[in-house]
Amino acid sequence: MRQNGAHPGGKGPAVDVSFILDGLNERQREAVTAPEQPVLVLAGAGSGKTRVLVHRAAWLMRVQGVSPQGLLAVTFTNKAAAEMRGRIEALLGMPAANLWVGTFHGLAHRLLRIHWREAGLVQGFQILDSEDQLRLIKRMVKSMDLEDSSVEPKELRAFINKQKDEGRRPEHLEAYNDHTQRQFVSLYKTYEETCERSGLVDFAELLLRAHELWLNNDELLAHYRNRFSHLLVDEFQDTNTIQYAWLRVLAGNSGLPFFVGDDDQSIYGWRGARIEHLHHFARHFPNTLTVRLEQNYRSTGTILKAANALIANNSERMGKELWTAGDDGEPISVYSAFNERDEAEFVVGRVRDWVGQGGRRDEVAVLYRSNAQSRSFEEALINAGMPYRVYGGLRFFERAEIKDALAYLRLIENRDDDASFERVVNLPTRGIGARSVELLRAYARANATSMWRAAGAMIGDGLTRRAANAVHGFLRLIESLAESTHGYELHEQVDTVIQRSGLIEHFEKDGSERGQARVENLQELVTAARGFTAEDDDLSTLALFLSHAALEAGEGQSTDSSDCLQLMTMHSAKGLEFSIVFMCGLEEGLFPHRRSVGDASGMEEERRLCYVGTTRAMKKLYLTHAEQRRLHGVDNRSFPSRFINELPPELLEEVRPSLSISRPIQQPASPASTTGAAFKLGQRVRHGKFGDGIVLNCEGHGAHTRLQVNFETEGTKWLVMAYANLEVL
DNA sequence: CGTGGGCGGATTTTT
DNA sequence: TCCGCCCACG
Repeated sequence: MRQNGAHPGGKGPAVDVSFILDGLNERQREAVTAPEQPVLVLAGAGSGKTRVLVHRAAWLMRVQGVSPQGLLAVTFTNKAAAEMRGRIEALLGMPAANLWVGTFHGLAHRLLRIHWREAGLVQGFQILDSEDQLRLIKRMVKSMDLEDSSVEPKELRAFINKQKDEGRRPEHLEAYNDHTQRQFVSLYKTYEETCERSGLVDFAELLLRAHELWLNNDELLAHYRNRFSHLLVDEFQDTNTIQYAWLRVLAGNSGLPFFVGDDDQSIYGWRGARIEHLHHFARHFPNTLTVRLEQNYRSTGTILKAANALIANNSERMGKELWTAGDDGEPISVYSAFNERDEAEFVVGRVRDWVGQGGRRDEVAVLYRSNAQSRSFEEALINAGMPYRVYGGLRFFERAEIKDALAYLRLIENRDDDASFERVVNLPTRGIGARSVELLRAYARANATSMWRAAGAMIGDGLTRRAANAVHGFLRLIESLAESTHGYELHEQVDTVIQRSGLIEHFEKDGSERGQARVENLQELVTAARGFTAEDDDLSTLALFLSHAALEAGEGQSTDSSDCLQLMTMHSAKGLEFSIVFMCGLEEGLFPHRRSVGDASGMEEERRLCYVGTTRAMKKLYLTHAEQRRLHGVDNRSFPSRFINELPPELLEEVRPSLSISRPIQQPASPASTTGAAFKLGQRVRHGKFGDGIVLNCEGHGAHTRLQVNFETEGTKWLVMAYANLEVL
C-alpha cells in the first residue's frame, strides 16, 4: 500500500508509473510489467496475488495504453469480483465502468443477455439456481413414471451438471450401452427441452451456452477476440473444463492471458476444477512467462515452514516454497482433547485469553473440515456467552419465502416459467391440489407446452368445476398483478406482489416465530428491490433483478458487524486471513476425511486443504484433535491426523491438558474411595467391574455428581460418583 | 391439505 | 444425533 516517492518506471517514458510499481517486490513487479506475452503467475498463499492482478490491470491501461474495454477480468465469486473492481478503481483513482470484471457466470450471463438471439435463447430467459434445478428434475422424473429402477433426482442433477461442465450435450452421449447411462442421457435431453420451453437456464448452462456462442458465431467471436486483448483470471487452479475452454477460445492465438493461481491451493477438484489447467498452461500458450510469487506477507516463519513441509508430501506439484522476511514467531500449539467438548472448551478458553489481552474476536477463526463440527463449538460459545458467527448456511435469496415471492415475480415476467408456476400455483393454498397439478403437468407434457398454457386450455375442459375455478383464479391473479404493477417502481412492484399474492398473510397467519421471520424477510426483499439499480434498454428492471437474485444469492446469516469469533470450514476460509487460527478435528477419518483416504489424488487434495487452512494464520496457529469424538450419535475413538505428523516436530509445542483444563470435579458429599482425589477431565480411573478408563465429563454437584468415563473395554458410561468407587490411577 | 412419526443417510461449495 | 423426506392420517 506504500505509494510514495517519484520513481521513474522501467517503461512508459511519458507516464509516471511509480504509483503502480512502488511497494511491489521484485517478482511482483516482474509479473505486473511483463511484456505482451502469456503470463502464468504461480502465487503462493499470502503473496499478494490480488495485488498483482490489480496492478497489472492498471499497468496495462496506464502504461501499455490498453483501453478499459480491452480487458476482461474473471473471478469465481462475486465478492472477489467486487474487491478487484474496487481496488482497480482505487488505484486508478477513477471509476472503471467500462471494465468487464466479473465471475465466469456473471460474464457469461452478460454476454447471453446481449446475444440471446445468437445463443438460441428467449430474450427474457431466467436463471435456475441449483435448488430450482433439483425441483424441476424431481417433477420431471416423477411425471415420466419410468417403468423400472427409479432415478435419484440428485444423481441426475449431478450427471447433467457434470456433462455440461465438460461441455457435452446429450447428442454427444448417444453411444452408451449401459442402461442407466442411456436413461440418464435421455433424461438429460428431456430436461433440456423443459428448460428450453420454460425459458430457463441453469448455472452450468450459462457457461456452456457462452462457450457455444463463441464456437457457433465466427463474427461474434472475432469481435470479442479483437476487443478483449487481455484476459486476467484469478484462482486459475479452480477453473473447470468448460470455463477453461471458454477462455482458450476467447484468447485464440492472439489474446494475452494473465492467469494467477496456486496449484497447492486447489481444493475444488470434487466439483470439477482441473489442476491440470495450471500444469499444462505453458503447453497451451507458447512463449509463456511463468512467475513465482513465494514471498509471503501474511504469516510467521514458523507457520510457513510448517506449510512448506506439509505440502512437500504431495507429488503433483509445480513447486514453490513460501518464505518471509519477518520473524519465526510462536510455535504451533497442538492440543489433544479428550473429546469434542473438551476441544471446544479449550478453544473458547484461548479466545477468552486473547480477548482479555485486548484482541478482537473477529481476528480469530475456528476452522473445521465439515460443518457438523460447528455444533460443539457453538454450544461451548453459547455457554461462555461469547459472540460468534458461523459461515455457510442459507443465503438471503435462497430462503424459501424469498424464492416464493421471486416465483410470482418470475411468472409476471414470463408465464411459461414452469418451475415458478409449480412453486406457487397453490401457495398460499387456493384449492389447486396435487391431482389438478398433475393433470396440468400431463397436458403440458403431451402438448409440449408450458404449465401456464396447459392451465389456460384445461379451464374449459379437463378439470373439475372446482379446480377449474381455482386455476382460473390463479391465472387472473398473475395477469392482474402483471397489469396493475406495470410501470411501477421495482420495489412497489415487489411490495404489491407479496401483499396481493397472499404470501404475507399466509406467513402472518402462521403465528410462529418462524412465520414472523419470514414476513420480515419478505419485507427485506422490498428493501433489496429499492436498493437495486441496473439499466438495460431491452430488459425490464424486474428481469434484471431476478437474474441478480439467482446470480448473487446475497449474504448468509446477518451481516452482523459486531466483533464475533469466526467459525467456518477450511474450504470457506480460502482467501481469508486471521491473526489466530484454530484448525480443529485433525483426526484420521475426519481430516483427512475417510472418503478421501485410500485415494491418492483425494488425499493430496485433503493435504492441500490443510495447507490452505495453515496459511490462513498470521501470528498463531493451533491444531487440535480429540481422542474420542461423537459422530452421528456414536462415540468413536480417533487418532491424530497424519497431517500433524507431517509437520516438523521442532515447530510444534504440545499443550499440556492440565494447563488448560483446570476444572476439578466437585467433591462428592458422601465419602467414597475417591475422596480427596481431584478428578480432572482426562483422569485415568479404575472401576471394580468395568476396568480402566478415562474421565470424559462431569455433571451435577455433591452427591449427585455424575462422571462420564470411557472404559477401555466397556465403552463410555455415566457413573454416579458417590457409588462408583473409582480409583484414581 | 397440512402434520407427525418412522426411516435412512450424514464431506467440502459457488454460481 | 439430527435432519430431511415420504407416507399415513386427521
